[in-house]
Amino acid sequence: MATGDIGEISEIGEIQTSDLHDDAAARLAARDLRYTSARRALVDVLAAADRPLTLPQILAADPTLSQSSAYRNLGELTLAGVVSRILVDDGFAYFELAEGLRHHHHHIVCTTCGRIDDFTASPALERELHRTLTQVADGTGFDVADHRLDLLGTCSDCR
Amino acid sequence: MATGDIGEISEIGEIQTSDLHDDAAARLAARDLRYTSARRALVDVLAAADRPLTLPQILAADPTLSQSSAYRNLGELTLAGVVSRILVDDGFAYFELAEGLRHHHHHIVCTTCGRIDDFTASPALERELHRTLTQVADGTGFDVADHRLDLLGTCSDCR
DNA sequence: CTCAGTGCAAAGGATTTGCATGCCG
DNA sequence: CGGCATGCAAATCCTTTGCACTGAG
Repeated sequence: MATGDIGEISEIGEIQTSDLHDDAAARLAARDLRYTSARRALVDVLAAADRPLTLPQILAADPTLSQSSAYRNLGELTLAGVVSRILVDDGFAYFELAEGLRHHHHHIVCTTCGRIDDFTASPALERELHRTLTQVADGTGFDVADHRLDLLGTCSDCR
Repeated sequence: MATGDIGEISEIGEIQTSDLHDDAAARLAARDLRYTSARRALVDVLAAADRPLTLPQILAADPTLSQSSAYRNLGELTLAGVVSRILVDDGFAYFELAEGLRHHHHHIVCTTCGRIDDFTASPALERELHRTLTQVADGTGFDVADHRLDLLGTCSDCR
């Protein structure tokens, strides 16, 4: 890693916008993909949002984007580890910046309107979670790479 | 609850097949829905499986079922709280018996082939999980009804 | 009889893909 | 120049829906 001290940044837990783009570019470059303006625009939209977005929401936030390219680029960004795709039961895929480009968090999903908010779990829970992860990984033959913890309920608007 | 001692059974953590069907029928009846042979067949297929199934898998397990009715019935069964729908990133919805008709468990998902296995979390984790649930519910204005904890990784076949 | 349930076929809709063009390296 | 990237339009494919028929109560 000759380009700089990226490792230190993750310890701070907050990522500057410039570093965000540097990091995104690096993850793409690792797969021989370019960090084009369209892809940068996607990252900007997701970085500005405080919650995961559907493709229509992304297009609304930046109308210069085209649907098929946005889908295609979100796919590339997902493979490159810049973006994560989240599914809820409303027919849409939701997109957010991937782990490492954003602080670690979980989701609270409104099962009525599909709205997704972020929340942070207590250190105690994360600790217990991690213990379980490794435990289960040992027992199942699965190579556990990640976990997701969602709370399902009804948001204040839908109550 | 005049029909019997269902409450005691859940403490054992194992549900007898007859009680499963009784319970399913009761949950449907509460919504003025019949427990028809097609719906019973769906429950049988899901009860026999040790993992969530896609609709094609369900139809393969019982070829007498028709696709549209199966989808429609799984929808009714989901609304009635007999079945749960799970989404992973492979384009298919997965179905399993709902909480209460099955022991409490979580999922470990293979992000390569979509395969889903069940696993049980430690009491310590569940306790911590529950503490977080109520905590977050207080802080967000969400009415938290449920949680889902998935581990994501690669199964032994795809490694 | 009545009305929920069934199954075929057709529609729906988010996402993907073919293909010709544009543009960065 | 060469190949990735773009965007339009058409195709895909899981899922839902319209509709006429069947069967349980």
